Amino acid sequence: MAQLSFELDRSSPVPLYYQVSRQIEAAIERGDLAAGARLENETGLARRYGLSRPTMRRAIQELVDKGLVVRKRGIGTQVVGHGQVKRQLQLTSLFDDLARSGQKPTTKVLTHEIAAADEMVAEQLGVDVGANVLHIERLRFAEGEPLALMHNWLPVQVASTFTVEQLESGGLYALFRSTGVNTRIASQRIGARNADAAQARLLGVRKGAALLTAERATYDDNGRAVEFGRHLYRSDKYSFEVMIVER
Amino acid sequence: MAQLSFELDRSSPVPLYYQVSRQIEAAIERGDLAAGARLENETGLARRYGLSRPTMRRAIQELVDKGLVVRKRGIGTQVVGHGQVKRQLQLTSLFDDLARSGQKPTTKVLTHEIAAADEMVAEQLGVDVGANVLHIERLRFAEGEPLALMHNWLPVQVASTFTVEQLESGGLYALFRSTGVNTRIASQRIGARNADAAQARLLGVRKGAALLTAERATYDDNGRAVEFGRHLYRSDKYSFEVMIVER
DNA sequence: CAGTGGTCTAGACCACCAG
DNA sequence: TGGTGGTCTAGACCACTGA
Repeated sequence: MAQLSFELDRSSPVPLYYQVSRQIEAAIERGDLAAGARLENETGLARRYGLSRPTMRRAIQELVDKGLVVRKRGIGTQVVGHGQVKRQLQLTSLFDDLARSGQKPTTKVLTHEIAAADEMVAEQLGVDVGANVLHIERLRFAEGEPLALMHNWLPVQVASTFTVEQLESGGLYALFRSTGVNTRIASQRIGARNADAAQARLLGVRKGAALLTAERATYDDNGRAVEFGRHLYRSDKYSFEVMIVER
Repeated sequence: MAQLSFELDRSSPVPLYYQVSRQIEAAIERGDLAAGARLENETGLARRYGLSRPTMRRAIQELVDKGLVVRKRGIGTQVVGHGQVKRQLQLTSLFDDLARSGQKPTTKVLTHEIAAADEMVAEQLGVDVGANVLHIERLRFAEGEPLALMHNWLPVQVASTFTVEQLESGGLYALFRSTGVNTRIASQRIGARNADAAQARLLGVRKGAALLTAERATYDDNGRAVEFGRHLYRSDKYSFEVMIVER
């Protein structure tokens, strides 16, 4: 346990449980806490950090939710033995993901129009059939190579000010943030299909190539749907990672 | 708020926060709490249920984690307006999923052998290269139609007693449970590929058809890897659903 | 300003597990 | 039997929101 730092900044706005959680997480990633290692018990850790047990518990719960440790009553807390560390899927756009991994994303807007919501879009966005929605179609490149063909429909109240220039200079989620829309929840269905001729041409693959598909609805902190999308990804350049932690 | 039942069984082993959470969830699913509706504040709900605020908070947090409600400081808690209710991905086998939706799954074991772990399997399972692992290959049917072709590698300590008969009569996760292995965490990578001739023949699709692929590692409550799998799914019959809730 | 959720404390009792 | 995590209580103070 000597590897943990036990340094807390009580004047910081960063919650104590989060500070502790990050310190233990760092120890695991450094290998100071090896796979299978047992953590000290909750009361002991709380005492060392000068925290109450509920706060310490919450710190450890963060690690449980991330799949880094497992807890068992009567036993203790152990570090999970991941072969390769995998990051949890997060609520960021493909653009942000690519930029963070240094892949220089660019975007070309193919369609940008106000359209009437059909039945599916209306249900997904929670608007009336025929209501005005912004329909956009974008082609996303990474390092100059086409990667994804993305269709989105957005309520005009949310997206009326979105311009082609804004959509080509960054990701949709960043645009949401800059206009005061706080995305909170996304629900996706992931599947596969063969590329038709038009899709193949745009994505630079042969006709019939296997594409990864995603249908996604996103909701903001008011619980309103702010975006519905149907996307196609080149399967040779993209895949989804999902971590499931039993409740 | 009159729609909630406020009935708790304090003698039940079911946690109070869980009882409350389920009652509110039921009210949302019945439509008694409509999309966009505001819940009563935490202290008020706690008083009505005769609970402390931390317990009430935990009940609501369950709903937040499920993507059913959103909370905002200074505002309150609101019901999310989902177009169609989507279930969180759970740690169950494909077999269980099919059985629960009444699709009469069956399994044919194509391969069942002890093999030496190659580098990839060894890393994923946390065993030495060349160590003995059980390698199985299964074809899964739903309603008599082929649906998935599944390759799995399992440490012999975990799976040495697994028979072909057991593997054909149920899912892998149920087999784990019955042998005292408690699965807790699964990490998956989901992609797509074109079916080759052999895969196409087994799955009953044409060569080149788009297949959904999944690579999955599963860990038990000791944090040990108990299974690594590479699976192929017919994309016309299967897709993954993922819900992401911002932390 | 009053009201909301976010964080934190200092206890308590319990179920479960290993020795 | 002693130690572990799981649950629950009754407070407290704070940051943020809207009117």
